[in-house]
Amino acid sequence: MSAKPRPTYSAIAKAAGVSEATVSRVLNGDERVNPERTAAVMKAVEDLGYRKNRAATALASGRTGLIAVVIDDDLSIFSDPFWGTVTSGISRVLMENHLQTVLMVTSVNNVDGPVAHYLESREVDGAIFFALHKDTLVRKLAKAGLPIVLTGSPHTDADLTFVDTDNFGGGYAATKHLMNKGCKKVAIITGDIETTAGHQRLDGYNQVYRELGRVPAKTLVKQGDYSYESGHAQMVHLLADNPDVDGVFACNDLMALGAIAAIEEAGKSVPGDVAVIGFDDSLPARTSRPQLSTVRQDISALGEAAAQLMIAQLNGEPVESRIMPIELVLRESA
Amino acid sequence: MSAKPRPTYSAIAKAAGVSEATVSRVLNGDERVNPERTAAVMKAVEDLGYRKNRAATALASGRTGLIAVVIDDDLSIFSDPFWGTVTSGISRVLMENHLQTVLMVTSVNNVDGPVAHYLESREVDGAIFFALHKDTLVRKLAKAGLPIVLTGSPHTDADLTFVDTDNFGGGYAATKHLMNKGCKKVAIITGDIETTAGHQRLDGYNQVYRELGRVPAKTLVKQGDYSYESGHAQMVHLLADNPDVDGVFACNDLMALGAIAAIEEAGKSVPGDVAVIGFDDSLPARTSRPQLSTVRQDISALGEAAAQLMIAQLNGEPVESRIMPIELVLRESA
DNA sequence: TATTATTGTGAAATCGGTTTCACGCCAAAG
DNA sequence: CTTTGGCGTGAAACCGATTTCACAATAATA
Repeated sequence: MSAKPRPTYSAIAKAAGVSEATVSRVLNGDERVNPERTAAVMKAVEDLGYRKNRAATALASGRTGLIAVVIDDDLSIFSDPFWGTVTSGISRVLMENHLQTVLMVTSVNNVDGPVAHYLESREVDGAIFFALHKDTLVRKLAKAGLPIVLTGSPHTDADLTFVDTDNFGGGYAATKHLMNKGCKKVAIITGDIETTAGHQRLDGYNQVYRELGRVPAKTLVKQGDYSYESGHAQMVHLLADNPDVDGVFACNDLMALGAIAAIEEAGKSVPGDVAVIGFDDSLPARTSRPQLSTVRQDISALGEAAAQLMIAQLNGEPVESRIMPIELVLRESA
Repeated sequence: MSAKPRPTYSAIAKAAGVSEATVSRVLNGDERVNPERTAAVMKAVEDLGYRKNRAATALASGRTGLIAVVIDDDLSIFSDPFWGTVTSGISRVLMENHLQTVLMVTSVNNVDGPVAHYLESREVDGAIFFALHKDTLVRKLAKAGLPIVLTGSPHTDADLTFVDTDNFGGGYAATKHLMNKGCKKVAIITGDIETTAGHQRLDGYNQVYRELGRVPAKTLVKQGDYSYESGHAQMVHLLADNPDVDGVFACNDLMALGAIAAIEEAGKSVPGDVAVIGFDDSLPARTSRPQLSTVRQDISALGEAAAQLMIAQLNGEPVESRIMPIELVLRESA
């Protein structure tokens, strides 16, 4: 009935007739161990059902096998499946590489908070941050040598490694489609302009106008905050300023839905009178009526890419930030 | 420029003029240390900016300070913000108690997979599982002495600790409301009946009929799978079997939206001809038109409760499973 | 053949805390 | 006045791996 203690290096060494040092070498893939001994160790490991003790490994090697995923609790984790999907992609890839994901949901801005301390004390081997407003802490940590990957472009030009959706391309594609479809007056309801993602989508929109040698009227650019309500409100303003607006690119699906509600309340039809395109291809985009045309990003892939960049950094390989492609999904609204 | 090494017990002991053993006692709240020495140690800790090394602590004490949150990748993590919210609640509470959340997204059914091994090797102090179909692994781990909390009721009567939404109460409240509103023929579109949550909601529905001395016709009970599409499809069947159905309780919002679409396609109105109630109070419930009446659960609180139960277990306190209350949110659809 | 590299291996130190154990001290009990 | 008991304390063992270092044995060089 006595729970037999888990085997340790000592047991393996004894069983295989080698020293603990050799066991360590074998288990860490040191090439220059005699093949026979290697085999003996492997067999002993197999027979005894040996597994390394993470804590001991961590203490001796300094590597914890943990990667932090830090999510700003400002983010609408609560209503947005986006982050869950990214995280899930990250976790899958890390796991395949024998790393675990430590989730931290907190206020990231605090350069001196518990998260900062936790990360500084090297209780993790690296950290993946989700889009943030201020990257002071991140830059501090990076300077201290902690491997870091951002999801979402950093504000500053600091050479931080990041993965991001092609926001510019998405804004461009959506706007271009509306133009191609014959819209004369295409408006935009932006998200939080403070974020680079928000800015880049706007840039994409502007670029289409630029290529046509036109400049969008100031009243065609309205600033929302990614909420349904703001989409609705800005659309009301839009219709007031421009009764003849016939296309709207909303910087996320939620605002697009809000906008559609406002348009229909104004007695107009979508896409008959006004065509609307959103961004994200979130669930409501598919279930709403009319079904929403939108810009899809492969969110899982975003997370996977982030994890891969982290792993590359840990291996000391050169890393290059990645921009993930988008895809225009056309449904009923445009 | 040399990065000064982090202080260790040795440094603290020297600075405070005590032994390392005493430092340990102070830092672990051992009462019977002379107050003066305690103060001296505290001061040294403060002065030197000391922080414990997690790996060393884990190795020596056997406690890792990590709690696993295991999510079955069958779950619709990808489209459902539910789990993200629960997780975020868990993480917050754990963090306040100096524990970290290790996220594992995998196939939980595998009793011999990497997750199983990971948990068995005690690389975490406890594990919180999200609703699962088979609890074989969980029971095995529990028997092995790993502190465990489930979110969602377990299938078997095994005395596993869990937190769950009041699914029965939710089903009851929704159905009751429809009846009170004057509906004569109230149908239900169930979720996955295999899950206890799905079953309990159905039980709540049946209970209302029972109390009225009635029994719902078999054709009023349709089985969906929580998807929009299944809600739509089952509603079509429902209308075919029962043209006079005037109330529908769909076991989640998504199916409710699918049902509403089907009803309107059939030329009927919501809630005029058929009243509809969903479950979850998810985002689309608020943004759809007509806005969906639904059963709200405090999802964050669910996660927080799970974390609290885990902490209680770790402290050796007696724990009791918890059923979290629901709230009926009435909007336009019923 | 003598000498220097090279290679594989094990003993032992190390990582940074926790915990056991024995000792010295002082108050209560005999 | 001695004995027993309890309490605070430090020395040292311990947790389970990794890594340095020294030392053979072998191969390469002169």
